[in-house]
Amino acid sequence: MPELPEVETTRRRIAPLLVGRRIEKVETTRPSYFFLTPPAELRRRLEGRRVESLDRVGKYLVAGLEGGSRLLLHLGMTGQLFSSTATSVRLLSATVRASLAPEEQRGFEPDAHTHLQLSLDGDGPRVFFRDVRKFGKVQWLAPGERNARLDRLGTDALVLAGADLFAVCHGRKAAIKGVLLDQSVAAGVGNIYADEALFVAGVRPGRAAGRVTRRECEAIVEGLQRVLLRSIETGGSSISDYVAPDGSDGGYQDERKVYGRTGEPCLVCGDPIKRRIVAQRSTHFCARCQR
DNA sequence: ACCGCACCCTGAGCGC
DNA sequence: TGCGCTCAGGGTGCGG
Repeated sequence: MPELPEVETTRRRIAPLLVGRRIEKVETTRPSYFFLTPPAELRRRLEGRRVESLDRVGKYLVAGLEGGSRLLLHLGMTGQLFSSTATSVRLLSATVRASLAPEEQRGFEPDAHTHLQLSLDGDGPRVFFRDVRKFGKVQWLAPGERNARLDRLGTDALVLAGADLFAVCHGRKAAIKGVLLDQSVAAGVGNIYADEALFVAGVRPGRAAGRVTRRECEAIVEGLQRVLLRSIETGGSSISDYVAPDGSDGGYQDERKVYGRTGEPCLVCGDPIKRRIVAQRSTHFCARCQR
């Protein structure tokens, strides 16, 4: 699931293919929940425009276009933004994978889940946006147009201060994990890194936010930023669907301490990692190391 | 103001 | 073999 490190890795590696290029052709799938801007309008708005910049805002990618308009992209749960030259088994369904010999699994062909195909000027590859579950989003914004989704976002998780988290937690009965997942508090945090940060800080995910001390909030933010930065260094986590724009896997899944390690020994104390639902999300923690 | 929950979507995995 | 069920969860919006 793409969170801040996966989105940042995607941004860094797809930017060279997009920035400075003119979008010559846009191909889409049929109108759906995925398209906040209808496909026909999207094609009309994008074709002929040059991409001037690509920024990350929380888990959103924002492409600045010639003339001041913007293209908003969100990878949702299963979104994949990649080069047309990328190959990865993660870009194929299990059925398709099984029907192909390994040597045939090269050269991605756009399928029914490839909702956006951008052809650019120059001789570079095309850029594909594929999303099986369509929780991802694409939206075109007119010059100067405000966007509620972006406006709602809080401080980027990489620059959040412990004191700010502590202030937000005051008096709240909801689980601390839920507060971390709230994009209006710390933009970019998702399920994996919330669990990892709380483990590093030694705080139980289900504890009421109002009962987390200032010192613990500082430890959570410090741990969160260490984990996020390390994940960016290793190219993000490839657990189910995430692939980098060149088709390569990330490396952080090998450094996880708790997420998805249910029943395996805690790397600090050896007790089995527990799994509970907290804040409506699957949550992993060590009951001995986290209080 | 805050909180829990339903919903959007599809594929994998599992039990029968 | 195949059907039906459950689960995965980012984000939005609603009701209490």
